[in-house]
Order: sequence, then structure tokens, then C-alpha cells
Amino acid sequence: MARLTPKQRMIRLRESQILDLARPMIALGGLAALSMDAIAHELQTAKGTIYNHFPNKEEIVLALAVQAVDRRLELFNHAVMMRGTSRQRIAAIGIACEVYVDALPEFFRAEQIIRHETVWGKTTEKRQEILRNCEGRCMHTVAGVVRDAVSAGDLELEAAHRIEDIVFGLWSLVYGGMVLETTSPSLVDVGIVDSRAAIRRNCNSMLDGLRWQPLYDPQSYSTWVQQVRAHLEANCPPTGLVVDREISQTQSENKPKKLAKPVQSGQEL
Amino acid sequence: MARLTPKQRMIRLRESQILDLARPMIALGGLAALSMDAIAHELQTAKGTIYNHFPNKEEIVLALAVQAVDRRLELFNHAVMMRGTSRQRIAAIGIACEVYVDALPEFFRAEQIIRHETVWGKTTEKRQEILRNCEGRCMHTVAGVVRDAVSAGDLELEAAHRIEDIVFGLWSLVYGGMVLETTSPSLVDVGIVDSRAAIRRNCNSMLDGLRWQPLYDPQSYSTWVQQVRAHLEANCPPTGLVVDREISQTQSENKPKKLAKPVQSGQEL
DNA sequence: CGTCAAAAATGACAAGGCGTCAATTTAAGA
DNA sequence: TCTTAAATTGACGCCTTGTCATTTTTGACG
Repeated sequence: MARLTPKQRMIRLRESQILDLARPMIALGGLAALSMDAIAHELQTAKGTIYNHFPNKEEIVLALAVQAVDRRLELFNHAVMMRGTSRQRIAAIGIACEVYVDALPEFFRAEQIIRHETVWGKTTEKRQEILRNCEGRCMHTVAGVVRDAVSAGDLELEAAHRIEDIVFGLWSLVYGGMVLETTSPSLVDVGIVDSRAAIRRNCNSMLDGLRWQPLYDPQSYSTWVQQVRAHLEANCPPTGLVVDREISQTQSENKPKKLAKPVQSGQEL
Repeated sequence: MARLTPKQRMIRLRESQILDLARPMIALGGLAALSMDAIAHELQTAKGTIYNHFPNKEEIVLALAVQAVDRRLELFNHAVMMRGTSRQRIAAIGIACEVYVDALPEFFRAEQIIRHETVWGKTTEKRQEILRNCEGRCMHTVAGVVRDAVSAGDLELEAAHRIEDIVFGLWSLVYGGMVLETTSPSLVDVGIVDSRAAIRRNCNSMLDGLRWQPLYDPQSYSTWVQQVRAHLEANCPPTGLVVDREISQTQSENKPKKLAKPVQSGQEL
């Protein structure tokens, strides 16, 4: 981590500029709206230069997803550090998810898009590993709360019910709910008027079903939500910047990687 | 519903041929892998002819999604018709989802793809309405079981907990779980070894949390799963064909619709 | 300060896909 | 048989991504 030459700093800067330009694009219209030409044009460089930073569009999305999970983890960490019962702390993570989706929708979008084999399959192993790492740390944070609950005696695990599976359940419930909320043709038609409230209520039902003490109480839960939300929104302003993550020293390390035969040359879903 | 001229039958036939060709394509590589040229070529017609049937790629995906939800509904109906407690019948729907995803992955994929604003936004109102209708009927089927449970006294709804929200919860949990299972970079790395078992377990936790009687019992649940799965797989062979759904009498009704300015001309996600 | 090899930037180009439309062929009913 | 509406055709316009031979810049070293 020696000092950087001006040139190197220039390159780093451009990398983050690329991502800053790309983020609103994919938020607006998915991968198809992410135009390499447009980025090059706005940055006043040649397209080839963009390709020196990222071997293809998909890799940009992956880079965005990494930023996204970083931001999410940050919120999670703030959430679990709050003082309260184990049940309150796990609830805080749920609120963190809501804050995340509401305050950083562009990041959330990146996470959704990278979650497609067709996109994922065109990215480099190197960056994939980075994302896996981030996701792993997120899981670890959540699992930690569950473990604490067990230690504290708030939660008794039945045989054949693993901590990871519980985390997976909450994850499914929240992620699935958010995705359906965003993309379902007919949520309102079908009678779901306040999907957020429904998600929260359902998470609580699940935890009640595990007999995670203390059981759901609308009153106290509601005030806790207020508290957490205020705390998180105060501490994690959407404008906060992410530290640049260094993936290679030189551009040339990125260049020649040549994917093992791009299955589809077109764009995506 | 008079008789069809040979020509009209020809057209109907081609429509289903288009869908049959498109299904494996999107299953393999998403919307990008759905090639209009390839379909035209394989059908030995001109590309323009395909565009007489569907105004764009997205509309084909939507048509596939309609087929998909039809198939899903079919399975749901078989599931809820089984004799058992209300809790067993709701569990049967969960199993139906598993059978659906396993036996008809191409259909599931279509449902996933249409669930993107960028894809959805390019389809016609007419067919959108059809899909909403199908989804509504699915919801209705599931909600019916919940209502039965309430009637039978197996389930007491607290105030501010609506039936639709419970259905939404199960939907989120199962859909979210299945999506994560399919697309998560690192499920195994992170400790989820049997995601299906986890989904089932978590659904049961949620229902337990609602105090939906009788509560989860591993033994009896497990045997019920066997039964349902066998029944569904016997009654709904994957090869079963869907009745053609008639959307318009003549092709020319489809043709001139001209979308209100395609925001993105490229493909998707 | 000058030299030079390596790194980075450039942009014209190949490849390939979608959707269009004027012209043509086919079908159906009188 | 004739007429008119419907259906088919396929070349074409337009847009995109990703490549790569060439040119420019950088910075280490004498």
C-alpha cells in the first residue's frame, strides 16, 4: 500500500466515477440501460478505456453489488450494536433492510441484477470472491444475533433446526417480500396494501413460531421500530462514500482475462 | 367460438410453437437468449411473421408467464382439494410450489423474468390483465385455505392481521427462498445445505407463530409431504399441455399497437 | 535532461440483434 | 371468378457491445 503516483490516483478516481455513472443507469432500466458508450462519453474518454477498467458490463454491476453489500453490512452493524433484547436486535436488522432499500434503492437494484446466472456468469472469479466474502460477513452478523439469543436463553433451538436456516428464513422473507413489492404486477389488486407492515408482521410471526422470547408485542415493537429507524437514518446518510476497494495494481492485470467463451454475446436478463 | 378456418388453426398452432421454442431459450439464458431470428429460422418463417403474433420479445415472455401461472394454479388446485386439516392443506400448497419449480423450471423462469419493470413495461395492457387475473386466482386459492382455517377455528386472526398479508408472507418466504436458492452466489458457503428443508421449516415456524392449529410436528408433517408430493406428481405430469388462450381473433389486432415510445431499445434486465 | 520500454488511451470496426415496412402473396366471401 | 382484407416476406435502419492495432503517455534510470 505504498503511495500512489498521480496517474494511479487518476485511474482510481475514474473507476469510482464509472460506478457513480453506472449506478443511476441500472437503477433506471436495468442492465440494458447501462451503456458503455454513454459512460465513455460522459467521462470524455474512449470506450476502450472503460474496458481497461472492467472487462464487460456485467463486471460493473458486480462492482456495484459489492459496494451495495458493503453499505448493507454497514447498516447491519449499526443495527446490531444497539442495546436491547436479542429479539430487539434481530428486529433492528429488519429495519436496517428497510432503510437500506428505501435510502439506497440504486444499490439494492445492483444486488438484484447481479443475482442472475446470465449476469453472474460473465464476471471474473476474482470479484465474485469479493462479493461472496461480503455476503458471508452479512450472514455472520445476523447469525451472531441468533447465537446471542441462544446464549442468553431467549431462544431454544430444536434439533434439526440450524442457525443458518433461521437466518435464511428471515432473509427469504424480507428479500422475497421486497422483490415482490417492487416487481409484482398486482400486489394491490390482490389485497396487499401495506407490504412493509406485512413483512414486519410476518417476520415476527416466524420468530414467535420459534418461541424466541420475548414474543411479539405490537406496542413495544412499534416504538422500537421508530427508535431504530431514527438511529440508522441519522448514522448512515445516503451520501456517505465507500472506501475504494483495490482489486489489482495495474489495469493490464484486468485486461487479458478473456472470458472462456461468452455464451451469449447479447445483453441480459 | 365458431369453427376455425384452416388458416386460423395454422396461426394458433404457430403461436404455441413459438412459445414452445421460446421456453427453453429463456430458461437457458434469460431474455437475451430469446432470439427472434432463431425462432423465425426454426419455424421456417420470416421474422415479420413472428412479429405478427407478438409485438416484441417481452410479450412472448409474458405469454409464457401466463402459461406458467396457469400451470401453477393447476397444481395449487390439486393441492387444496386434498383431504386433511387446514394446516395440512396449506402445507400442500407449499409442496405444490416445490413440485412446480422442480418439474417445470422453464415456466418458473418465465415468471421470474416477467417480474422486471423493464420487461413488464414493454408488454401490452391486454395480456398484462390476463396475467394479473391468473395471479389473482392463485392468491384466491391460497387465501381460501386460510379462510377455511378461520372458519374451522384452527386459526384466530388477531386484529390488524389480514388474510392477504399471511398469504403474502408465505409467498415471500417460498418465492424468496427459491430465488435465493437459484441465484445466490454463496448459499452453501454460508452454511445453507438443504434450502428446501429450510424453507419448509421456516414456513411452519411462521404458521406456528400464528398459532395455526395443529402446530408443527416433524413426524406427521414429513409423511404428509410424501403423500402430497406423490399425489401431485402423479396428477400433473410435466408434459401436460395447456389450453390455448385466445387473446384476439385476428393478428392485425395485435399489430398496430405500437408501444408508446420504447424507453430502451436494447435488451434487458 | 534525454531515452526507452511498459502501461494506458484511442476510436474505427466487426459482429450481431431488434423491430419496421413497402411490396407481395394468400385466403375468404360474394 | 373476382375483390378485398389479412397475412407473409426479408432487406434495411439503427443500435449495441467488445476488440485491437496504433498512438500517446508515463516514469524509471542513466
